[in-house]
Parts: sequence; C-alpha cells; structure tokens
Amino acid sequence: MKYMLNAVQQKAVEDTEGAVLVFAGAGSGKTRVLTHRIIHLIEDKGVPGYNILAITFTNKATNEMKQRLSDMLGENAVWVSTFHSLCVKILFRNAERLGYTSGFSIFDETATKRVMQRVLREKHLEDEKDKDKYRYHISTAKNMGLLPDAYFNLIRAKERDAMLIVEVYERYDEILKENNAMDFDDLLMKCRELLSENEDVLSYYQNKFRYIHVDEFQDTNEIQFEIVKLLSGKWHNVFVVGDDDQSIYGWRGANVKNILEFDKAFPEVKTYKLEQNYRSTQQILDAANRLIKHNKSRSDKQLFSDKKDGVRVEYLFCTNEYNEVDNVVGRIVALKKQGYTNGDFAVLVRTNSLTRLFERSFNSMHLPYRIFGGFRFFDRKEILDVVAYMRLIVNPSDSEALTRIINFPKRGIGDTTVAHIEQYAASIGEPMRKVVDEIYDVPGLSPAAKGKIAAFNELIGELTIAKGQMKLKDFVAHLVEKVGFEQYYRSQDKEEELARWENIDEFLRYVEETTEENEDLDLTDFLQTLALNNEVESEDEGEQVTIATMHSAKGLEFRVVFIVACEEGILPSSMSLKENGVEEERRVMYVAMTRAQERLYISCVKGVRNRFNRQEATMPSRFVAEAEGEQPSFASPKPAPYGFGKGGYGYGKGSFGSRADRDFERMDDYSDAIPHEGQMRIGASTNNTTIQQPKKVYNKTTEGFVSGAKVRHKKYGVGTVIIVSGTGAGTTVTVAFKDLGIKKFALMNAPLELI
DNA sequence: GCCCTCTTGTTCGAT
DNA sequence: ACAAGAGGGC
Repeated sequence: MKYMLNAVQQKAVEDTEGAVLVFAGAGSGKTRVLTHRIIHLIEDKGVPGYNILAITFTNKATNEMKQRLSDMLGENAVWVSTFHSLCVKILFRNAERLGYTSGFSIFDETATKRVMQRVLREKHLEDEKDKDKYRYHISTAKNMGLLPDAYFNLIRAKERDAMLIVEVYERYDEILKENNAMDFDDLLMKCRELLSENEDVLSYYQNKFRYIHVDEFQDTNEIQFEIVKLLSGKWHNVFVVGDDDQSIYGWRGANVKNILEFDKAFPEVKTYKLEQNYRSTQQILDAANRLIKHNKSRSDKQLFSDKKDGVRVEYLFCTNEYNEVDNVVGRIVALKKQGYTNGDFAVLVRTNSLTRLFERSFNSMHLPYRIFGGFRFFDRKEILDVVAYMRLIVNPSDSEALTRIINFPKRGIGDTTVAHIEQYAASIGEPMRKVVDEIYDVPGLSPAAKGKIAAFNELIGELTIAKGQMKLKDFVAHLVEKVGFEQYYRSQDKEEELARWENIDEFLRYVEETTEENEDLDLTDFLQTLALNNEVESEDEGEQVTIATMHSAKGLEFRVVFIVACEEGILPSSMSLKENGVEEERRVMYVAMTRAQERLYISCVKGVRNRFNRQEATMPSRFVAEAEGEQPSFASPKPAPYGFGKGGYGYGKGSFGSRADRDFERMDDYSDAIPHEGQMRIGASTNNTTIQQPKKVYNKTTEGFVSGAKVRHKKYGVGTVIIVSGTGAGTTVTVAFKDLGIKKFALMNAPLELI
C-alpha cells in the first residue's frame, strides 16, 4: 500500500544515488518520503534491507519508522535506530579496541550526577553552588568532540575557572573509564573515535551501509555528522532530510550549519524543497509563518496548504494555572461532543514540570492520557536500584552501581565504611567490587563491618552464578527476591513505599514482556536497551490524550493541539534569554504550532502561576502576539528586563497594566470564537470545567498579591503575604503580621492594600 | 559508626 | 514538591 507522492517527493524518492538533501517543511511528508525511498530501494532496485541504514533522533521516531516499514514490507532487515543506539551497537562489538570491555555500563543522568558529586568531593568543591555547571561544560565539550586540552583552549579566554573546569572534566572521564562506563555523550564521541582509528571496523560498516538516511538532519551535531561522513565514505549514498526552522537542539550541540552547508561536505549534492504542507489548515500555517518570520537567521520559505476552510487559531488568556487547565479540559470535553476522540488531542508544554497539573486534572476527569517526555518509569529510584544490581553483575568495574546498592536495602554498612572501601580501591587501582570480594585483606575496618560486607559480597556472588544458569526473566525475578525488595518495602507499611514495590513488580512484568518478544535476550543487551529506552510504560488502553513536551512532540501530529503556558520566562524560557537563544525558543514554538492539523489553541496565564511552590506573576509570551500578527510591544533586541530568576521578579502594580488590560478585553472577544455556533459555553455543561468569565474586578484585586508581597491591613497594619490560594473571587491570602501572628483573609472582602 | 527526621535548595529541553 | 544535607539519638 503506497500513498500518493507529489512531484517533488517522487523525484527525491527516485534519486537514490549519491548525496541528496531534502529541505522538508513541517508536515510536508518527510517521513513518507523517507519510508518510500527505502521501499523503492528494496522493491524496485533490489537492494537488500541489511544494506540500508536509517537514523532518527528519538526512539519514538525509530519505532514509527520501523512500524511503517513492516506495514509495507513485512519482515525486513533495514537497520533503523537512533544515533545513540547505533553507536552503542557498534561500540559493544568493538569495545576492546577502545580499552573497554563489552558489557560496559551506560551512565544515565542519575549516575553521572553521582560521579560528578564524587569528583567535586575529591576536589573539595562541595560548596560550589552551581554543580550542574561542570556537567554542562563536559557535555558541551563532548558534543563538540573536544577532549579536555582542546576544550581548555576554547574556553580559557572567557571562563575564569577554565583550568578547574577542565580538571573536573579529566577526573570525571577518568572515573568513567575506571567504571568501564560511558555517558550518553561518550557513546557518540567514542564511536567516532573507533571508526576513525580502526580501518577494518570502519570498512566493515562502510560496506554494510550502502544507503544511509538521516532524519531531522538539522538536529545533528558535529560528531553525528562526522559519523555519517565516515560511514558513507565508501558508497557516498547519503539521504538527509531536515528543516532549519525546526532546529531545536542547539543546546545539545546541534549545528544548523550541517544542513545549511551540507554541500561543503558533499559538493555533488542534489537538493529538493518540500513546501506543501499536508497536515495543517492554512489558518494554522499562517499563524506559524507569522511567528517564524521574526527569526533573522533562516532560509526563507513559506508553507502552504490546500486546506483553506479551517477555523481560526484561538488564544486563551487565563487567570491562573488551574483556570488554564479547566479551559483546556473544557474544550476537550466540548470537542468530544463534536466527534473528536481522546487520541485527537495533545497538550504541549515547554517543561516537564508543567505536565503535573494536567495529569491531576485528567485523572480526576477520568480522561485517559499518556505522557511523552517527562520522567521515565526507569528513572524511579526503586527501578534504578534493581538495575544497579544488574549492572554490577554484568560489569564488576561499575563502582557507581556498587555504591548505590551496597547499603540498599539497609545492611548496616554506613557512608564511612563505603568511603573507606572507595579510597582503598583507588589506592590499589582496582574496582570496589574486587575490594569487596577480598574484604578480609583490607586494613582499617572493624570485624563487624567486614562481616556485613562479606554478606553483601556473598549475595552478589550468588546472583552472578544464578545469572549464568537462568533465563533473563527468571534471573531478574530471582534477584528481586534474593535482595529482598518486597520485604523491605512492605515492612514499611506506608502507601508510598508500597507504591515503590508495585513499580518493581511492574518492572518484572516489563522484563517478562520484553523477553517474550526476544527469547534469548541476554542481560547485557537488556541493560543496553534499557539505558536508551525512553518509552514510558503505558498499557495502551486505546484512545488517550497526549501530554508531551514540545521537544518530544516533534514529528508527531494531532487534530487538536493546545500549547499551554505560553508565558515570558517559560516560552521563551528565562534560561534562553541570556544565551541569546530566543530564536531557538521561537522555533520550539513553531514546532509546537505545526503539530496541529485542524485546531490550535495557544494559551497563557496572565496573572499568577505557582512555580517551585511559590507564586510568580506571569505575562503572555511575546510569541503569542507574534503569532497573532501584532507587533509585540515588548520584544526588543535587548535582553528583556524581566525573567524568572531566583526569587522571581516583581510584578509591579500596573507596570504592564495597559497591556494586561488589553489582553483581558481580547479574551472577551475570543470567548465567542469557540467553534461551531455556541456548541460550547463551557461551564454550564461540566461541573469541573468552567471557562473563565473575565471579571475585571477581582482580577484587578488579586494582581500583585503574591507571596512575599508587603501589604497593609486596615486593622492589623503591615504584614507579609505568605500563602495565596484559591482562584478568582475565591482567592484567600495568608498574611503574617509582625506582632499579631498569622491571619487568613478572603481577598475580595479584606481591607488589604499592597504597599 | 549508623539510622532517623527535619530542613533546605532546586528544576529548560533528550539520548 | 523531592532529594540531599544536617543534626540528634542509639
């Protein structure tokens, strides 16, 4: 079953030899072109599937591509994977060449943080406020392919403590090496190293991959591009698709130049441009085009659509985050009455933390949902613990895993003892596992401590033997049982602890399922997939509303899209403002908008939002005005004077007053723009979902009442607001008065004024 | 030396 | 709100 292709798409599909670059605007059928080309290669050109490689960026994209290919081809040997898992597979087969053993550990964020902690402890930098700074630097360096020395040369001029940063980098890498472990960035860097320094390995893969495809090429960084160049070195058949307007991974080292200057690496490249959009209505595209035009650095293009009869994009201005959630839920409920189903909806957020409110509300409304991005099931503490046992057994050098579990569940082995073992291990240049194994030779530990460690050692020894004798799923169950997780969590008799046990139980089921699909999956392979698996456990209960971060929504499409929390400081993120990254933020918004097929809602809170358990004033994102087509009143080339920083910013009374008023009037306008003649005036129909009827009275009154604000009470005098709760007319504030203590007021009635 | 509880700062995005 | 650190009890 082949779909129709337009003339340009068809040409790109049939242009199979040499380098081909396809500029593919959002929704222009990029994936379709990719899959058709692969099918064309196999069915019409007789290329064996195992000679074809397709690289994507996310697991989701990989799965989708695999699905499409097997739908159309049935069983096939096409190698589809993300850059990272491609590299892992190549590395596992050739780890010895780089001085690692196969079965090396892949350190996720949690593990690398622990390593960093150790480095900082060693270097007496515990008091350093900005601990993430070092990890950030290391990642940046690795994404550019720079070893410590080279990175030092790059930053010595602009970083005061460049020397220190590089020392931390060196030590961090040293520890990873000692652990026989790589972090995510290493996977790419070491793979390139392997390929460029081992002629035979390189030529094996060069021969194998006669046709190479790269999706989302605008998101590749230097190293990824170099890997592509290396792999294609023999046949030069490289087919890349991308869209510079959708480049949203600059922070991960992605280099738009890779796509814009592709012809420098492949001078004979043939280029195609796909500008017809098959996804969205013209109304949605108009708004997206209006927005993205504000970016200076981009190759000009204009998406167009045949779907001219859409409805207008709606802008929702909400008073607070609960009101925003209600607005979204209300519209979902109403649209479902018009025939939309749960699977048609997506709520797109800029940050993971914003998903919680929607989860809670969807739960209470019994609206099934799934989450993309956000916290992985496998990142839960209890799962990481189980996995750490597995890691230690596969890779005895993994001291990070060992320290994680040596005293969990509690065995009476304290920090001091662990630190002693760590130091001793370092002094003799052996992994901690080895020291634990020979604990009676270690000086300076009490017999009691040695006994406890010996017991732990025996456990690990027993599990190591069991691993060799059992099938993977039995082994994991055995491990969980032997270690005593169930007993530990059940004995606590707390709901929270019980939930942790249930998660482990679910993990066991996951192992069972995975091994069912692949009978002789071994522990090493399993750990490898786990490390890169982003899939959140979901028991596909049919139709679900999608909640996703804007980044993870890339490549997806939905009939109805809600872009929420479009506020200055969130989108664009305050972090991006300093780094001059507003253009990338605008592209994030652009990606989000172009996910929508039929209906697009852009919503923001103009008022107060809870962040980090404190109240912060919010104002609509400049992007809202840009998409609407107005000249934004506050988007200046200078860095914006506000931003969410430590302590938030003061939303001075009336400082943005005139604009705020205008937005509010506008909201009245749009509340009439709800699709299809008065089908929904939400609020009447559903108990929990009321669309905010703007009442300027209390809006004016709640404005500025944020925690920390100084107020004067007619009777009690001056105090400080500590808690603001409720919404609109029901808002209550709790105020601490210097002498009279803490009082709670209904804001509407209380004689309070801001000072 | 180890365990338990209370306080504290912390969160952009993904593999 | 959640995990790491501090501090007191055993």
